[in-house]
Amino acid sequence: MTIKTASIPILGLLTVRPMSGYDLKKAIEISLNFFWSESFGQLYPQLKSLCEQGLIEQLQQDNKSGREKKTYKITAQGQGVLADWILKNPVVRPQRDELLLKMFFASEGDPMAVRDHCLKSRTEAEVLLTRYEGIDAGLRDTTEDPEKARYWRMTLKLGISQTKNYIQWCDDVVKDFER
Amino acid sequence: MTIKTASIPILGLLTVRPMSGYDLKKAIEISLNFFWSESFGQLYPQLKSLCEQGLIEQLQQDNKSGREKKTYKITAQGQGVLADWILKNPVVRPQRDELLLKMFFASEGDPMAVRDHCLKSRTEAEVLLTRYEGIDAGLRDTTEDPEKARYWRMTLKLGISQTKNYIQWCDDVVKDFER
DNA sequence: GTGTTCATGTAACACGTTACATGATTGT
DNA sequence: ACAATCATGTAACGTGTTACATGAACAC
Repeated sequence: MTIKTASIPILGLLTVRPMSGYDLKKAIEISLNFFWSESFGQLYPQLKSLCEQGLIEQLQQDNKSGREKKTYKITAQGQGVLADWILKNPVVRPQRDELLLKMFFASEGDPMAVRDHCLKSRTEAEVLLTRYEGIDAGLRDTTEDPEKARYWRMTLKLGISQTKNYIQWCDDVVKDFER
Repeated sequence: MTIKTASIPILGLLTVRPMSGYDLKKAIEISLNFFWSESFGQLYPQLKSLCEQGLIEQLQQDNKSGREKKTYKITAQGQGVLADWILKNPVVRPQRDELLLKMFFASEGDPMAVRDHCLKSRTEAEVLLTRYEGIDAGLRDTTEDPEKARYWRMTLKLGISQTKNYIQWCDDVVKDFER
């Protein structure tokens, strides 16, 4: 039984602190947003399966409140599996970008509509950029776990520069349309 | 029956010239490589389905050779569907990048292995960059279909700048590791 | 004569999302 | 009171890849 890539974010984030499925979803959305995503439909069955494999385990729940909440922590075995996975060559996954596809075939439809798609996407990119820069600023001053912060900032650096480059491209596209 | 996104590259590329399934696969690999990909397992059933819907049709085959080869062309109806699809808001698909995931969790394993993954990926990016620039140069001097070439070059422009940015980031990462 | 490219197609599998079902807690 | 958020989980669906099956033509 080989480890599924979808469970890596779970193992990885549980090295930061014990978390519930719901927490993990949030953490993935906030921290891995630039290059990863996962849905509840995958997360919860994964947690179950990782428990069965002994890679994570459920904490004694602090059920002072009747609210059901399962908190998991990573096991030593889980840490080993994560370290092994990092060694393996990364699988390159096909990228699929509908906006670019619309751009590529713009002449077969209404090019001005494609320009508008671009503008909308540019706005979303601006929001992301602001968020990434905020996270990066927060990480710059972190004293706890500077080793983790180091690598987090490396991925953020790519996110920031790619997003800036993308915004610049959108501007160029819009300018080009003004001819 | 709504149109599947997977069939858009087929419709789009058939506006350039009639092609077979095999030709289309090649064309997708060469021209849409930066932002799209499709496997035979999806391509052939799609061709069948598009024929049934009347969006493409099979040409009279020139069976001088006994070699079986089916060439398709886009219909007026197909062109309409393509134009309609371009108008719709693009669906943003989640990106998944294993290298970035390894980078993010590098401190939980062997960071030097991640550096090596980066270097390898950098080499592949260099190859792509050279290819993109070659295609762009070829398109610059194209006299036929300048309207198509215009949009093709726009997508290429993003591909080139994103790839350059990525290579720069790889270099920064490697430099950072030398500390 | 051997390997590569051309060429089409199917079936099984893996992956991932969406929608649904359920209900407590918190903020306004 | 009402909405939003917290919280877990399943089932159905859709999408996409891999492996397999088959064979001709061409280059060396």
